Amino acid sequence: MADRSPALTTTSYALLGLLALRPWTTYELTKQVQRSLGWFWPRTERKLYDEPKKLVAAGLASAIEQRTGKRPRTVYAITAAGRRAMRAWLDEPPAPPVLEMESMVKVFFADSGTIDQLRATLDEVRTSAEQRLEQLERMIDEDEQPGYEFAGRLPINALGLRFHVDHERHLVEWATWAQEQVSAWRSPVDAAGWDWRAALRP
Amino acid sequence: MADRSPALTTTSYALLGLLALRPWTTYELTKQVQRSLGWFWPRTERKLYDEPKKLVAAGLASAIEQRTGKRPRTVYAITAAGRRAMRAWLDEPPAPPVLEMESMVKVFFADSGTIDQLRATLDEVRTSAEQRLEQLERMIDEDEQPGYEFAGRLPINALGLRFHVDHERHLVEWATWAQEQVSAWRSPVDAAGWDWRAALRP
DNA sequence: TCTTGATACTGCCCTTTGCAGTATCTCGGC
DNA sequence: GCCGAGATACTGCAAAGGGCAGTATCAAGA
Repeated sequence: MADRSPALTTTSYALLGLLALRPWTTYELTKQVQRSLGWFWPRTERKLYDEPKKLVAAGLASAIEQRTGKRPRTVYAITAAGRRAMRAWLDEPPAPPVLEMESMVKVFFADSGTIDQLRATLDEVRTSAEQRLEQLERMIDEDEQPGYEFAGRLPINALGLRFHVDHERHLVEWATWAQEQVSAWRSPVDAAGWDWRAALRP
Repeated sequence: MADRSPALTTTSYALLGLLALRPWTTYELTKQVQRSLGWFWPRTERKLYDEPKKLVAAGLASAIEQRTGKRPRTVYAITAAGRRAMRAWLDEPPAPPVLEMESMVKVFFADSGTIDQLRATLDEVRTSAEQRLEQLERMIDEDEQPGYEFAGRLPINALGLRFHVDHERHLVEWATWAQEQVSAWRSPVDAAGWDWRAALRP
């Protein structure tokens, strides 16, 4: 019978992991995903309304239909089978990390444009990373408030947060460094004697 | 008439950028993408056979059908309109970087499993990043060989390579650090008094 | 009472992935 | 000269995922 269920994806397990913390409505899930999971497993809101149905079909979650006045809502909760599935999934080898960075495509093909276009792209990398750093700082502040809902998970959270903070810092530092390097370039292909070897063997 | 062409995506421009360097067959494009572009704009081989057709339909590339004996092949080249489109695209604001990291999902939900599962996940993060670092080192060695095809692009390449090397190093360093932190934990939710605040405000 | 924003979804089209399948060509070993 | 392995050169199909628009209802404050 499990054969008839749609195949579970990483997204399924990501949501199952959230359900392991407590029951959620789909709307709450979308907000929570944006706050936490979205940093390393970004998915559109749209998808998050379909996924829990697959979990229910596979017997890993239960759905309870409620209503606020006339407006319906569905509350999902994990089942015992769901907890077992989650534990088993943690043993499977993870897929390698994937980085998708359109700004780097623009850096890589900077020789199709001007040096000013390259500088503008690097600027954007730096400022957008700075903005995300501020968001992360605010999240850390929230975690430190007394009464934080998942206090037991703070150590685990800290491991991930530390990674993401350093990741965004790396973007800022790289863009700043790259700006300095290209400051003397005459064009994207004329680095005016700049020692690219030194950049790669620091 | 351009209205009838399928909309161009970042993937379209990424391939157009490669065509701006020189003409390629689709097969060559797939190899080249794995080597360079794949680090920051990963796409499956399958897609790379469809995409150039859209470029031709939009008038940004030309296709020349050749054959090696009975086996056909298509060589794509950029057009003048293609170079203009590429230059214009460089001015458009880039999408924010996207990181997809299944291993971090497993770290984040480590409290659904055992401390040993968490340690195994962190090990995998470190060793897989080390392997990618070796790949990058080999690429740098190749770039340094005399007669490298795109010698004029070496400075630009170096900017991107530097980013990716540091990115993989960051993964190694983070995983190593995280291993040290969890070494004394009794379970994923019992950090045995570990100071998570210190990890976030270093 | 009215507006604004939060809650709670669904439909649709397109992009992208992953995998299987189908050929042909080249080169080296025997 | 024959054979097999690996490189070259694609296509078809189903399912995952993204982006956007559209449809309601509810809660709180002016």
